[in-house]
Formats: sequence, structure tokens, C-alpha cells
Amino acid sequence: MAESNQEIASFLREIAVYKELAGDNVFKIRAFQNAARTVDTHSEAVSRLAREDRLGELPGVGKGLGDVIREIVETGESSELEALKGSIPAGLADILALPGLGPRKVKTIWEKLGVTEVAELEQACRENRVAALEGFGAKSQEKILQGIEFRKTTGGFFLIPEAMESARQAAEELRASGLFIHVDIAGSLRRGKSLYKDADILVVPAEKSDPREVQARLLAMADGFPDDQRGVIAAGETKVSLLRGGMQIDFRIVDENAYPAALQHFTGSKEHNTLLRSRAKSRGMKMNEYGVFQNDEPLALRTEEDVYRALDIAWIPPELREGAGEIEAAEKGELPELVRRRDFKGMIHVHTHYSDGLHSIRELAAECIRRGFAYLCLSDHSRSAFYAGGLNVERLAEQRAEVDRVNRDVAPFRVFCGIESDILADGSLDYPDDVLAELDFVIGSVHSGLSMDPAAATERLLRAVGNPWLTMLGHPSGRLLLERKGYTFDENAVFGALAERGGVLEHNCHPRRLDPEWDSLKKAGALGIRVSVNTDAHSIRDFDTLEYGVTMARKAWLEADQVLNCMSVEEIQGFFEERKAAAKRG
DNA sequence: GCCGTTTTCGGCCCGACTGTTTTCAGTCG
Repeated sequence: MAESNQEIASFLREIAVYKELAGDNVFKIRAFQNAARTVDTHSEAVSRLAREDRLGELPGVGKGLGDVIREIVETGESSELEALKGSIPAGLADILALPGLGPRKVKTIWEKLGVTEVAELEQACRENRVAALEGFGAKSQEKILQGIEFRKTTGGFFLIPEAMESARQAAEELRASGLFIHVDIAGSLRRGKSLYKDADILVVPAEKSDPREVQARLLAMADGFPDDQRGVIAAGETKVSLLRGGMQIDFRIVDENAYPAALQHFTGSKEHNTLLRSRAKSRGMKMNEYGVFQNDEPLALRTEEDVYRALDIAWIPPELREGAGEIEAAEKGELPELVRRRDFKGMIHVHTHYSDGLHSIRELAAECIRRGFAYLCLSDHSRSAFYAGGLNVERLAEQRAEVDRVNRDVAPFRVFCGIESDILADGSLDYPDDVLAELDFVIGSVHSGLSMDPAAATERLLRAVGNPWLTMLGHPSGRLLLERKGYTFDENAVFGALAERGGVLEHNCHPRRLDPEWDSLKKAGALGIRVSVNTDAHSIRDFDTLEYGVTMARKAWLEADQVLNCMSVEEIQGFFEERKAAAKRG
């Protein structure tokens, strides 16, 4: 039996990949991809929809996909997927993921060379056999080798800080050149993501700028970097793609009159743009990166707002542009009023030198005050986290006493004393109830025994969430970006329990965690779960990462009244006290 | 495979760039 939405979605996604390799109809493939996204982000358990014969409620799911989903739910298998696997080697999916290789070329490689694994492909390239294929050449072969090499090192992805720094630096250099009237970071960096493959920078040359000079200036952006971290990927009239410091940057060059449409277009996402263009078409218009056209006549657009207005909808914040219901919401005038950085009144989930943090309670409080926060919620590691200097009961009491002393000095600023309690293997918390009762709040996090199967993980989390002393669930998936995947669990079950008990879900905005991913966070928000955007700071410098959390919260459609640390100090104190009173009642 | 204030069949977004081609297929976003 396949119970969770994620499991069902991964089946559909796998079928789509195999169908691509099989050379199936592209629209059919897209139908499976769309259905996977729909299932993944649906806030109700799709297995339940299947049992109640309500799969038709899912947009993009008709008879065919309904049958496929039903079989997955009932048997935990898909005969369609099994059939595809029987005729297509699994290794081809890895080859398909390489840059520059689509289904047609992978098919050629497989049929003509018998290559079915990345390692075999690498060898074939080195033996010059790929270049000899029809439709390939020396350059394609070199590009494939580079792609394989690139994936071996970084996986081809960058964390937010590196990607943002790289893009901001490039944009600054271009602005300083005086050749451009606009230099904007667009693409996924503008929309917000947890990982980045590249950066998109939109440039509008000044009227007097010579196009050749513009292109030369852009090409020079790779200068000064080590040879293995630089290169020209593409150099056209409207697009220059470079490898700069190991990261790909795409520069898009447009005229000033196309700027609004281009900014919209190059911000994406692909899914969002596809839906928008489809909307334009159904209204007798056409849109592309150069404008919105009616009868081939460009509409007058001055801002990005105008682009959306031309399609009869309100401007959509970039973070929402994922083709995940934002256009329908805009059409109905139901776009959320997204939370902003200035709505945040408190810093939550901060470690002190009592465990593995760098600073004292007073230092952290002073820094929060300096940054305009009204409160600070401390949560050091619990006793089982000995590797991180977790606090035993005595140490915890000492910290509690110091917090009380500090609070007398910093009022009306307030320090709350909590704990980041390990969720033990059996799902219990790390202290007895009478110790937990002394604290203002409890974050429960899994730090050990991460290799659980989904059923065990779900059980463990459900037990923790069911503990009345747990205030919030910390970094729920346990993932470390670019390092480890984390465990999977049934989100609908765990979030459902959290919603029922009025528990809070942490979004841990450490750039290596960003846990949970935005789509899961969105699902939680839709279920009415309050979210806390937590820096998990171990030093004052980590306070800056709140910026990433704000982006993810916005991406998850959250409004200020859904976010715990947007509460005033009085409100959050009341919230903690109420939770504790309820826990005492049992 | 889905879907329908043009439609139950015939659409399904649009353009740029590369590489290998002598006019364009494949890939990408």
C-alpha cells in the first residue's frame, strides 16, 4: 500500500521520466508531471480520495491518471511503471538528467552504443565514440564530459548564500560599468528557492551603448576566475551564458521597451509562465519576453504590474510564481497578503554557550534589541545531544535562573527559556514532564537515528507531536542540503496531528536546512498550522539568515497572523502559557 | 492524458541558442 501523497507523487514522476525515455507524447508526459505536483502539494490525503472515489476532484486527473493512482494506493505498485521498467534500463534516467541531453539524444546513445549508465557514457566519451554518432560531434561530447564532471563535484547546485552573493556581485559590477540602465537579478533567485543551479541577470543597455561593447563586457564577467571555474556556455545577441566562479550565470539582454515583459518572463517559473501565456492566448492575446500583444500590436507596458494587468489579474509576488494556484487566486482576488520581514517581532530557536552556541544570554539579548526585536526564545540542546553539549537537568535549571536575572535587566524586552529537545528513537522527549513544565516552550527535533523507513519515521513524529508538552516540531525532515536527504514521513498524517493539537511547525531557515521545503510548509499553512520561522542561530551572525526564512514563508503563502514570531511579546507569552496550561490538564 | 462561454476532437506556450547541419532538430527555461 502506498499511503502518503509524496509516495504516490514519486511514482507518477518516475512514470513521467520513463515515458520521456520511451519517447512518449510530450503532452502525456506533462500530464503525469502535473499530476505529480498536484498530488504532492494536495493538503488532503490522496489515498483517501482514491478510497472515496473522489480523485476527479484533483485538477488534471481524469480517468487514465485516476486508474494509475488508484492502483498505486491499493497495491503499492504500478503495472504501467513495471512495464516501462521492463523495457528501459533504469540508468538512463541519470543520463537524461545531464545537461544538454534530452530524451532523443539519450535514446540515440542507448540504441547505437548500448550505453545505459553514466559511467559507461563517460567511458564512451573518452573513447571518442559519442562524437561519431549522428547528431553529435566533438563539442557535444565535451559538454557531456563536463556535465558528468560537474555533477561529481558539487552536484551542480549551490546554497542560497553562495548563489546570492555571486549574483549580487556580478550585478554590482555591471551597474558600475555605466553601460546599462537596468541590471536586475531575476530567475529563481528572485522567486526564492532552497538550491540554485544558476543565476539569471536581466540587463537593459543604455541607448548609447554599443551592442558589441555590451556583449564584450558581459563575456568579460568570467575574467579573473580560475580556468576550471570559468567558461562561455552561450554567446548570442540576447543571451550570454557564463561559468563564473563555478556557477552558471545567464545574462539576458533586452531593449528598454521590453523591460517589463522581460522581467516578468525571466523571473519565471516555467510553469507560471506557461499558464500565463495560455491565459493570454485564451483572451486573444500573445505574450513573450518582448511584450504582450493584441493582433500583433504590442500593448503599452511600463511596469511588471502592467503585464499582469493586461491579463486582468493583480501583480503576483515573485515568490508565488510556481504555477501552484497563484493565477487562480489572483483571478479571484484572493492572493494572500504575504508576511514581510518587518512583521517579525522575535527571534526563536537560538543556542547559547550553555550548549554549542557562541554567545551568552546577555549578548544575544543585546543583539536582538539592537535589531529591533521584542523578544528572544532560547532553545539549547537537550541532554541526549551530548555531542552538542546538551544540558542536563541541573544545567537547565541554572540557565533558567540566569534567564530570570537577565529579564529583570532588559525589560520590556523579554527572553523566553525553552529547549530543543531531541525526539528519542521511540518518539518520546528528552526530559520528564516535570522538567519540561518549568520551561516556556519545547521544540522537538530529531537529531539521531535518521535512517528510518517512512513508517517508523511517521510513528516517531506522531508520538512526539502527541506529547502535550511539545510546543513545536523542529526541522521536520532532518535534511541537510547537498549533504543528506533526510528521512521521509507521511506529511499528511503528521501535519494533520499537529493541526489537531494546535502545535507549531518550525521552518528552520539555516541555509543548509531550509526545512521543511516551501511546498510542505505551504501545505501546513493551508491546514491551519501556525509556523515559526527559526534561525537555529549558534551565533549572532546567523541572525541574518532570517532573510531566507522570510522568503520561504512568503513562498509558502503565509500571512503574518500565521507566523508565531510575528506575535507581539504579550501574545506569544499568552500563547506559551495557554499551551502549558493545556498540557497540565493532560 | 486532460479538457471544453469557440471545442467531446484537436488542441495543449513561446522563443533563443547550439551544434551539426546545408535548413533545422534538440534542448532549455
